[in-house]
Amino acid sequence: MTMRRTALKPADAQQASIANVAERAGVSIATVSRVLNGIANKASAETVARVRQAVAELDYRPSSAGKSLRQRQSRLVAVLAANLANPTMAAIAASTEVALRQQGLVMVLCDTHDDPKLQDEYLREMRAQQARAIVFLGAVASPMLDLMRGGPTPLIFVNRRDPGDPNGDFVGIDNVQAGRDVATHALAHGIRHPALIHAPLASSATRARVEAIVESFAAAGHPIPPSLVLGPAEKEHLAIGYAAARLLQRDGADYDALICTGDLIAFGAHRFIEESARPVSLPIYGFDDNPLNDWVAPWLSSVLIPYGTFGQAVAELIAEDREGGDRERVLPHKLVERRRS
Amino acid sequence: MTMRRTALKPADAQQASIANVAERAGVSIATVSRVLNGIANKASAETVARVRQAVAELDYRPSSAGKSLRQRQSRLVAVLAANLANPTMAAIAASTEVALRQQGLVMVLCDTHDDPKLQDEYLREMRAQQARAIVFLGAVASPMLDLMRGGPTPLIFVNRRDPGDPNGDFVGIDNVQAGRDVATHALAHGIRHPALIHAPLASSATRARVEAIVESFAAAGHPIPPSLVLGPAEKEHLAIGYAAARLLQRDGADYDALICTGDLIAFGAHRFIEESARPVSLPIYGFDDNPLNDWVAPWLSSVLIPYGTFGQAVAELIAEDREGGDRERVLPHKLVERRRS
DNA sequence: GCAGCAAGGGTAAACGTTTACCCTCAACAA
DNA sequence: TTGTTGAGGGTAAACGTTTACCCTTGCTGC
Repeated sequence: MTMRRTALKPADAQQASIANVAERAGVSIATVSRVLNGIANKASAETVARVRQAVAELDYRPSSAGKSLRQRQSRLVAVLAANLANPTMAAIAASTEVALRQQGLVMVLCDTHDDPKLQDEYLREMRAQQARAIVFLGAVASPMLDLMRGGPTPLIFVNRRDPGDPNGDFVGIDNVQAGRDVATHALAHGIRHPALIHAPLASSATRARVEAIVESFAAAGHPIPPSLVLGPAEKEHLAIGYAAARLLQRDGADYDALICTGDLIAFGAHRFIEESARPVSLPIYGFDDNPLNDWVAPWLSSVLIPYGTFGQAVAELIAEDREGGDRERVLPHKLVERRRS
Repeated sequence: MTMRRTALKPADAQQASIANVAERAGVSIATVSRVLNGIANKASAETVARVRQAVAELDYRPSSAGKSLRQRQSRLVAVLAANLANPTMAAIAASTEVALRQQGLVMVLCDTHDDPKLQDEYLREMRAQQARAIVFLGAVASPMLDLMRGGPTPLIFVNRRDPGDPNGDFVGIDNVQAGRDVATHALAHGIRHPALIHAPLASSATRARVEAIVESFAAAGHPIPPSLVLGPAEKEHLAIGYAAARLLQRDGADYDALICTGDLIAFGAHRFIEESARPVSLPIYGFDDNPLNDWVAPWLSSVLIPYGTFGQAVAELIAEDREGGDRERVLPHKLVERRRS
């Protein structure tokens, strides 16, 4: 426990710094930095070799703090999810993390609970962290968001578009087409008056799906009566589905299928039906197609959204030198049919 | 686009620095720092007020980079999860994030895929980030882990204990007691020869559960024959359950209940049974009791693990001045009975 | 009258990087 | 000979904090 720390000594259990590497390689700090950052024409092959060896021997890694301070930018990418308990968000987060890592970036995951206050709190924190980019998994309108839009930090919106600017960077599927696909499939299978259960229409994705479905049925000559379009004001998707199914039963509604704007909503509705005195068996449609569906919901036809590839798209948008704004990555979807039970 | 940047000017769209605050409040940088860090007896009430006002006006937040560099420690807490797609891990991560935030810490979530190489990669990265602590959601043995154990960074193991040191900091339930609870409940309900499906025994949690169940049945005079204890070498819990159920059918095994060491395993087994020609209805037990169970698995009795409170426990361990190692937080569990269908 | 102390606050070093700028040397052209 | 150029590499400033150390002032106790 003696007080030895002579500035350039190899450092006991400490993490090696660039100075240690420089000393060991017999060059200046600047040279080490240049070698590590691949600045050409600034070091002979021999010097490069010496530096690399010193780095390996000391198991050196540049300090993030030092780097961030100097370049006024960190390697952190914030992912602000509206609800981490939602398996969909978790899936996107997981794929994003992998893709970011390949670029040497680090994902910071936050749960905004769809709360503007909390979202702002995180945005402030991430500004203090000098985050490289901010990814929204279900953004909500908020003052800080307005303030940061147009700022230097790239803002990327996944699934749900920027509530304040429909042209912001976006990764997701073509929700209008997906809605049409579901309607087309249902119509082709003889469905004529489905009930439509949707999440809050604040989300651009939900809105697009609902509109496309309603319009498709109307265009086919089978308009969906407003009484069959439900969006109970519950907080969770599961509860929304459950409540809607109960409403339908209470009103003695007549419908020949259930179309839900999300799988979890479908789970909720299905649960109510199963619990009811005389469970009926009718086609149920959802969106997302969580991997768990094959195991727990073989009764659910769902639009498969390739969440596993979302991360790659997000990472690409971050890496690009975003020349002229307005970028979007529209990924392919596919309706997966399941109808046993 | 003129090149104005006179060191202390209010900074255009830039984030305000402590120097800006000091200038605005008419005090030195040191004073601002002391006020913000609550150092007593170093500023008059009036000065404190002026500083706070300047902070508010500039919407100032200390730069994480500057802080980290100076104090050789960041506010990042790494959470290394074995598998983010597992809803259980996601639930723990979500609660941890909330608890950490209350302490002004930031969670960094990583997915190690149960791979020692990847876990080491993350450990290295987090050392470079000077992480405040590292939380393992399912740790696996690895060289870097051995190296960091005993180092200055607190290592906290959740659910699964440190594979290299059973006395490391731990948050989880009493798995032995949980296993006994399941066995007791099953025995009390007339179950005499259950099949036991388990995940890889590398996990201390799984091992404890399996042993407790086997011993309990043996003690009750109804030993479980080895042929009814299965642990197929699949990668995913779902696949393990599915494969095990198939094995049982193939061998024409005789069992009156299914006990699985995880809910997802139960999902897999249940799926196989449902798909089979003549689905049988028999009690199924699991562990975890994911919130989704109420909605998608009303047939599953499961040990409810209070994942929502895990985060708080983790945060407490991090905050504590861990005087004398060997700390653990054993949280209460409860068997939730479901047996419709 | 003065030593001692506490309150209040400023100065400057240090943390680990990156990079603008400078220097030297050799090669080469005029 | 004298410039010019390019490679190779060192010096030092700057990024935003925290904190050890110093200084001044007013008060207390003797």
